[in-house]
Amino acid sequence: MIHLIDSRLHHAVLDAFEATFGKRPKDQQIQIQTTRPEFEGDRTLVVFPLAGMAGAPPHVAAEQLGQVLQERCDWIDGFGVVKGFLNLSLTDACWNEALADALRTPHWGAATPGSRPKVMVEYSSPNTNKPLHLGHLRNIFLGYSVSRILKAAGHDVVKVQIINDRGIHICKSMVAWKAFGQGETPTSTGEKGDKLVGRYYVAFDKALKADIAEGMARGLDAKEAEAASPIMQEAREMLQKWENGDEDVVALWKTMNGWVYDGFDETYKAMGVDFDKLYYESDTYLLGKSQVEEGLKRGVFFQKEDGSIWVDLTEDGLDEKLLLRADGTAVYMTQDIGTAILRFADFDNLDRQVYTVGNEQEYHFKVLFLVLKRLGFAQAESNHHLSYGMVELPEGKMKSREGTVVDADDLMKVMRDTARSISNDLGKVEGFSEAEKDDLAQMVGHGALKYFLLKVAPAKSMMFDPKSSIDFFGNTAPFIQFNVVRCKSILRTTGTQADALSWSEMTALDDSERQLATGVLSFPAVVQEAAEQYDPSLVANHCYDLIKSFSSFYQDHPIAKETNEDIRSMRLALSALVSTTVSHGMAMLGIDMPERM
RNA sequence: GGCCUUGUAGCUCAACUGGAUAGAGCACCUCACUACGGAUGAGGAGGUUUGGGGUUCGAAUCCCUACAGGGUCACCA
Repeated sequence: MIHLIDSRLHHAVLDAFEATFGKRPKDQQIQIQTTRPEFEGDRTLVVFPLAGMAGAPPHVAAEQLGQVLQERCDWIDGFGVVKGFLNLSLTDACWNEALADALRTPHWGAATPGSRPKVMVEYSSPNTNKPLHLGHLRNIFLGYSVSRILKAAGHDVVKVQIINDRGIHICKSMVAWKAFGQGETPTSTGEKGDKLVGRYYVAFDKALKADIAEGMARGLDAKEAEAASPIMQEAREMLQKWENGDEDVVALWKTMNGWVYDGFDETYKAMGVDFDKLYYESDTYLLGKSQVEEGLKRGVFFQKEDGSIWVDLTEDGLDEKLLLRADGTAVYMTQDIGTAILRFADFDNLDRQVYTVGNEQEYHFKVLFLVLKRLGFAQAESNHHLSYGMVELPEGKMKSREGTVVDADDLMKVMRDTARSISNDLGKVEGFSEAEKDDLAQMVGHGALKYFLLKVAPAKSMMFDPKSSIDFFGNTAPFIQFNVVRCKSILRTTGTQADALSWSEMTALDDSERQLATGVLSFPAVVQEAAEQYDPSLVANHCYDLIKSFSSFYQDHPIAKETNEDIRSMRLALSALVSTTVSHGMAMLGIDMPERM
């Protein structure tokens, strides 16, 4: 779908068909696509779906339609028929008009803000017992990017995160810190808070393993040995104290979580992402409990003899699912019910919530949405689980206990350092201040990383080979950035004001110029599609295709040096459009474009 | 075992949701070259789209089936 032209063409085809064959096709039957380069023409109408209604073989109907369209539309100056494909050539005036319109449009690619309903996007959902890793990076970049795409598509967007700050796993690092920490703090060690706490989580695991080994040596099986482990018992006791509001435990919990939040903030800042509002499970699980009990009273849920509360989803093809334990304590689902309801209460007119969570939780979200619906939240129908595949390493899944995690901070640093040394080697940063070099290394290095993670369709699991995955050449952010910089450089040196450019309507566009125009003009439709599919990879790949065309165009088309004034203006306009289109697209991926590199 | 999901060039990914001769990048081999910024461009080679059936004007895409990976079916989160 290219802006202005295709909608115009769509209607022209409907009218021409009706005039020729006496019937009006449905919108669905009109398929317009870009003409393949090996054929003459710009836009192609696929006539096969219309042949039946026309009562003629596809190539005959195509021929007739072509004739009529050419007669009726002064902006179509030729056509060709290949089998059931009608290839239409558009006039230069038609292209120039569409380009001029795009040039006048502010925020090219974005729909009117607020023209679509308000949506909430959740991403990140970290635990407060360990640092962020590569999997979180995919999650966070994906959620952040989707929120920007939704915004560009005209939605109001609220970005939130849920923080998993309670439960036995949190107590583990607290117990270990008390046992082995000797009062260490991030200030005393100079360590990032999340890293410090994570270290004690690992220490707990190590101590637990030792206890289990010792227990098994006494003849217990693995489960019994874990139950008998002294350090495990401590953790359980601490959880009980926490739930009972024990002052010391709560104080320690606040302190250690505070360290982690400081660490996370640093990482989020480096990533270039932010949130509008934070939710904590410690704040929402009680609401979840009361909602479940309420649901039980209303007969939506049922209770077993032991007192546990369940929902029966067999009608929906699922199983019975536990919502509250017999002892009245909350499970994962309880919390999520509470969180969801709280959010609907916090933001009235919220059309839906989008949860960016790994695909291993698909079943969980199916259940959650059904439960919400039964509780009477109609919005839950349009809720969406933005599910994404695992990031796999060559040696398999990441496992924190086996030390095969790729740490988020470390990876970002490697990316910055690599970008920096490449810039240095190429002699690109002479005359840059240290601060400018840092900025550039961050834009390029982090850009490469974000692009790498976002160019793959979310549903797919992806391979990350630390040794060779991340590249700075080819289909990468640095390649895109480089070409945008080149583009900007031309506009800068010519002093071009894009909105002041004018050239003749009759200026002829050659094949590569039309290709650029097509890429620019189809961008708004790509953004809409990406929003509907929650898929940033569509935007990423579109930006790459467009900039690649530009790079090729640049090679053998003079722009600033062109002597024909009309052609020069048209090429400058195209360059400006490519530059802003790609910059907008990349911004939707959270990737910045430098001025020089 | 039930359900979900994936399988495309040596590797990492596309393919406008059923359209024309399945496209890119990396790696490999040619060629262009003091370029309006070479972090470049042009070309070559590389495919029975996991196998087998089916649906139709037309299938990587839809259906059936077999095979292979991943996930899930927790009073973990």
